[in-house]
Amino acid sequence: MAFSELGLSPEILQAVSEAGYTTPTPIQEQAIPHVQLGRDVLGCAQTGTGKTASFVLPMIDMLAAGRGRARMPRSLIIEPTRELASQIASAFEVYGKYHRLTMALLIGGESFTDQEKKLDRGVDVLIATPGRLLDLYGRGKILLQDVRILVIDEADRMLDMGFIPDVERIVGLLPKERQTLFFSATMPPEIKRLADFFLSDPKEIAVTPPASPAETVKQSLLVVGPADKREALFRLIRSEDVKNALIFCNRKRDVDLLSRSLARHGFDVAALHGDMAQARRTLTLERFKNGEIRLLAASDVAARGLDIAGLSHVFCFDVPHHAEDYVHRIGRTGRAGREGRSFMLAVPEDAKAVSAIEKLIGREIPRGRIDGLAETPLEFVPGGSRLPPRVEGRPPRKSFSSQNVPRQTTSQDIPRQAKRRPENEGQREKTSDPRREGGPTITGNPQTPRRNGDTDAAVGFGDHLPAFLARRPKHTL
DNA sequence: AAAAAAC
Repeated sequence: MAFSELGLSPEILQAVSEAGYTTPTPIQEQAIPHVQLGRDVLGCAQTGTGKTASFVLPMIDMLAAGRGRARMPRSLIIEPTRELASQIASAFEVYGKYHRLTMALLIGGESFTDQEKKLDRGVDVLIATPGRLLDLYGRGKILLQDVRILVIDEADRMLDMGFIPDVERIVGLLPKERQTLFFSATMPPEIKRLADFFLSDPKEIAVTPPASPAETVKQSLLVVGPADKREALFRLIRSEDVKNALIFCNRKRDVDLLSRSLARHGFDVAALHGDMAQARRTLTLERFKNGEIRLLAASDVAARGLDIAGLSHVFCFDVPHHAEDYVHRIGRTGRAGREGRSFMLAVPEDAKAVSAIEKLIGREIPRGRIDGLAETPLEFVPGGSRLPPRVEGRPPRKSFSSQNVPRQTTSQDIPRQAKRRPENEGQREKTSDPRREGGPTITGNPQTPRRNGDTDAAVGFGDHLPAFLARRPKHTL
C-alpha cells in the first residue's frame, strides 16, 4: 500500500514524500481511515511504529477547513514530556508545511507570554503537557469548548508519572461531543478502564512493532567493579565507532557528574535531564539531533519516544531499575531499519536488575569484556539486589541508627526551630555532613536549628550526640 | 530508587 491510497490531500502527500516516506506503516494504514471518518481510536502501539503520523496526517486535513478562534483551540494533544510535545509540534510543521494551520506548544519552563499570545491569535492545534495546560486554563487563557479532536498519547507513561488525575481533569473540561484518539504502548487494566471512560465505540488497533529493539539492536553487557565504570565507558567509546550516542544514568546528578567527567576527558558531550532550564534542554537536544554534539548524557527523560535519526550507540551507564526502561533506552537506536549498538555497564550487585531485564526481553544479553579491565561476575545477594552502604572505617553496624528512636518534641521546640532556621540555612548546607566535618553539628539541645520534619533527633544523650546518630537520612538534606 | 511535570 502507498500513502496515496489513504485518501490524504495532495498537500499532505507532497509533504510526506518530501520527508522521504512512501509507504505507510501498519498503524498508519489501519488508523488513518478511521481517524478520517471521525471515529475514536484506541491504539496500542509503541514509539517507532509511526504512531505520530497516524494521527498528525489525518488531523491536518481535518482541520484544514476552518480556523481556531481566539483562545479556543480546535484540537488538543496531550503528551507526558516536554520533549515529546516538541517532537509532535515538529511533526505538524513538517507535514503541515503546505497548510496554514496555527499551532501552539504549551509546555512548562517557557515564557507564558509567548504561549498566551499564540492562544489569543487562535490556534487549530494545541500540543501540551498537562501541568502547563491546566495552569493556563486556571488563568483563563484557554477555553476548551471548541476542542473537537483530542489525542492522548503515551497513556501508560502518563499513568507511570502520575498524570492521570490531571488528564481526567482536562478531559472533563472538553465537550462530550468530540473525537478521541488514545494511544498507549501497553494496555494494563487501569489504562483499559481509562480508555473505556474516555472513548466511545473505539476502533481498536494493536500493532506489535515490526521487531522490538531487543531484536534489532546488538546488545552487550559488561560487568565491572564500581570504581571501573567510568574508565570502562571511556574505553568503550574510544574503541567503538561511535557516530553519536546517548548515555543513560539513573540519577540526574550522575548525569551531570558523568557529562563533566567526559568533557574533562576530551569528549564532545552535553547533559540532558529534567532539572535543567528548559531553554538549555531544548537547545541541547536540538544540537544533539543536528549532530553538533556527539554524546548526550541523559536521564530517563530521554528514554522514551525520542526520535534521533541515525543514533549509532546507546550506553546504559547504570542498570535501570525498571526492566522496561532498558527496552526504551536501547530503542533509541536501531530505528528505521538501521543498525544499532548498545552497551550496558553493570556492577556485581546489579545481578537482580540484570536478570529482570533478561527475563523481560526473553534472552540473555551477551557478555562483553574490555581489554585491561578485570572481569567481575554478577553477584546474587539473597534477599536483595544491593548491599547497604558502608560507613568508612567502621564495620557494618547492626542497624542501631535505623532503630526507630522516637522523636520527643517539646512544646517550645517547633516554633523556635521555625524561627531560627533562615539565618542558619546557608551554614547548615555547608556543614550538613557531620562525618566530613569531623564532629556532630547537631545536638540534643532544642536551641540547635533543625529542619522541619526531622525525625532523627536523639534523646537520652544530653548535649552529646554520637556521630553515627547525627547522620541524616538523605531526604532531609 | 528515580525520573517526569506548574509556578
